[in-house]
Amino acid sequence: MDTKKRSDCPISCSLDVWGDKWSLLIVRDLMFAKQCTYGDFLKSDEKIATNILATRLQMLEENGIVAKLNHPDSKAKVLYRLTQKGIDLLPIMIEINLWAEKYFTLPAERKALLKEIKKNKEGFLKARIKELKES
Amino acid sequence: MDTKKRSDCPISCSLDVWGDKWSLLIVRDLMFAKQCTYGDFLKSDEKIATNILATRLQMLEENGIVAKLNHPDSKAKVLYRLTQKGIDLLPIMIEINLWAEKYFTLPAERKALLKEIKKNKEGFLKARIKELKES
DNA sequence: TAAATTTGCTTGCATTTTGCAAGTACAAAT
DNA sequence: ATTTGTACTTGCAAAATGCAAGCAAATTTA
Repeated sequence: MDTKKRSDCPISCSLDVWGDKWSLLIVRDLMFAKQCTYGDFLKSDEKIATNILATRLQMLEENGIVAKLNHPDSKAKVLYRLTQKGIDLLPIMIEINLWAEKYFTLPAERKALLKEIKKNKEGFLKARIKELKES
Repeated sequence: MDTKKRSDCPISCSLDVWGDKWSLLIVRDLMFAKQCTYGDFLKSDEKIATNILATRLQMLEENGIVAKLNHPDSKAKVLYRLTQKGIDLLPIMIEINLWAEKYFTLPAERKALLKEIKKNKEGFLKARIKELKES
């Protein structure tokens, strides 16, 4: 897949992996839901096209950000989860949320969550990481 | 320009503005250099194409992230700088660097900077914001 | 147990974005 | 007066995106 590296800059290398319009939305879904099926991603508000979703999931898996797991209930279903590398994107995600809060009008529920985050950023982070790691 | 919003999610809204492969590299250049000419951006390692650069700068300006200033020495030159909204992307940029440090091999100089950042994140942030604000 | 449905994709094709090379307009230097 | 520098624009080929339809295996329903 997209394997060429534009430079050695950490920002550039990171963008080469997840710097498109969709990857971080997939990661976001997994940070909220902890685990998602293929269909769950398709249901998100942004309405990602199914071929794009398949490509992105493959890319994120190749890059060790998400992992595919067997669904306990059915062989027809697949579970996607964040790896440690994916979970480590949480601080970036939080900062994006905080930036967006300053410059966009957010849904009330998200505002509430951000209030909680700002109250105790480190605490929130640690708690969320723990939850995402639990099997 | 790209003015449609995919959803009300802060992550999605943010990506709609600067979530492409190039915008954050432009912002990065301005965070390091404080101000850049059009030519300065073209000189960066990643070798952005000139038409893409023009489009991105316009987009970033329309979205209030960068501002165009007159160059003190010449009418032929233009200076680009970060606005407050652009400067506020610094925490995101720092977190991306910290993530990348964990998962990529970085150039030695960048590693040194990151060491400094980790020693005192808040202090670094404040100092850098102050520098970027100075005229 | 056969048929219908769910699930996770793949395929084909039109539209959009990107990337490269060349060109242009205005300012400044020679 | 001519050449050079600076900031773009334009044209076109290649790649990525987006939409709709198709498909195979697993599961549910009749």
